[in-house]
Amino acid sequence: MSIKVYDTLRADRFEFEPVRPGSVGMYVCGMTVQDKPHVGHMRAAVVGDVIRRTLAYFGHDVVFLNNFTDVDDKIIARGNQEGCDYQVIAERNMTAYLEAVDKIGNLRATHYPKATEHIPEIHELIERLVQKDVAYAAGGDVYFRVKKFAEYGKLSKRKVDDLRSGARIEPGEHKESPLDFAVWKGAKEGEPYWDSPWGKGRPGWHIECSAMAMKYLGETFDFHGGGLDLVFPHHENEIAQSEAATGKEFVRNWTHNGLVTLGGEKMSKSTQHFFLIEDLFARVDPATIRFYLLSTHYRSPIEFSEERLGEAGIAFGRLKATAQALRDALGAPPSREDVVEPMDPARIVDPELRTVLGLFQDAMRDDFNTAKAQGHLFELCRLLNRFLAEPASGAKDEKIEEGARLFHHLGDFLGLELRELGEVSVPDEIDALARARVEARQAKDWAKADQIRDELTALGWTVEDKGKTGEYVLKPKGC
RNA sequence: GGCGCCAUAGCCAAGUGGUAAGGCGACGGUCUGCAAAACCGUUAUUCCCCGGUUCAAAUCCGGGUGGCGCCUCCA
Repeated sequence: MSIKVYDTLRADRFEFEPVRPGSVGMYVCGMTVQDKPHVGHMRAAVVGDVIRRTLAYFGHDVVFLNNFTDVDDKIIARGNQEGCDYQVIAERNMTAYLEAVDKIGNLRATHYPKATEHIPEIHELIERLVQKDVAYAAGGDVYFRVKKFAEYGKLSKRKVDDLRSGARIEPGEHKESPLDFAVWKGAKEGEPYWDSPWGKGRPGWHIECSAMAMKYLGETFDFHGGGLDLVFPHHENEIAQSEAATGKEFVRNWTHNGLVTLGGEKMSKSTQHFFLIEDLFARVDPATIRFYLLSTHYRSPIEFSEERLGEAGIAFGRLKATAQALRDALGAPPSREDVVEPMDPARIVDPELRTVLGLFQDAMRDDFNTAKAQGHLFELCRLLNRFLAEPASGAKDEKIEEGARLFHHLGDFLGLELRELGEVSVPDEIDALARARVEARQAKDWAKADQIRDELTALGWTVEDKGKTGEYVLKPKGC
């Protein structure tokens, strides 16, 4: 089953071919843990997760890395500010990230490598660069010599001459050229450090990703992802370091996700313009956030606002309502599968269901088009609701069972939680009102029944009657 | 200033040469005591503007206009 993937470097889509048959290596830049994760970090994580799931679904064995840059200037500064070790800051934020990633429904990565745990690999890589004379020690630092890498700028489509005009050497740096970047930073007084052949210091920002990716995935691997804002300089520099050291292509496919915006402007921690994920989780169901993040193609920007989130909640509620209706008809579904076994459309009996599965798979194989795939999920939703409303028959039962399997299969594919629906606990006084309304209805006291319904509405509850049976369903507002 | 991306109905959003998915909203219908939910139907003769290529363009090319991103740390 072919998968088409857009590659930032080649600026086009290509049919995916693994670098090494049998195993696919994937690396997604996680965060520099100076702060708690925000929605932008979640989007990159969710996009990476869905790409990984899609590759696995279509038969690839994926090794998925999501790194932490757990030492850098800002983490150290934050530690000083709070009067604690930088590691305390890093540890706290890594924990927050992993908790968030779990809540939003991502599968755990194969590894979450940390820069501080790969100092020997980093040294080794720097050593190779120094030996090839593409890196040089200066004033306790080690810098990458950009002019030695002829292809510098190929990822971000920039010319070295254009870059040079804006670049500057900051005070305290010892670069030969403004474009050179640090692969090792000498420690100043009071800063954490590791010993190295070039003196005490810590890794530069970009080197850890090159060293860790190569350690676990080899010198050339399949996918490297992250936010679009990492293209320059981070990923450009990774290419330069890695390819200068190995003489080989570093990454086959660069998959960059579009940025999350707030009021049309990029969400960013440097401008204090962001939603902290923990604040968002406190008021919006994480599954709804995942659903929303997947409703736009991963390479497009996505706007976060109360209005958008509210709409996503309603739309996702439609899916959940169908899940609930299926549960009512068939009982609780089996628990979700992390490793989703592909379903063969040819083995689906009902032609309409078969079409949905085929189209959904096509959408996912076409550069991970989750927005389109979700559209097909809604079509399935409509089909199922229609089946559910048909008069009882053996044929109906078979269609519903087959459709329910498909529904959960597709939900699992996207990582949407539709199997375990949160139980809505109805307060006793609310249920008492609802029961009183049933009595009024049975007595055909419509005025009283409507008055009670108004009261419930005022209390934030919607009551839905189920035909003439006297049964009802209570739903809290916004659900 | 340089480089890149984007512009589709009231809103969100798919669409990469063959005659506009899906969601929200609105309106009409079925169901209901009335609603809600669900289902059925309607809601873009047209895809920012102007040219061009083509039998055929939202999709390709050129030129505008508007927005965003990167060029410094950023998912």
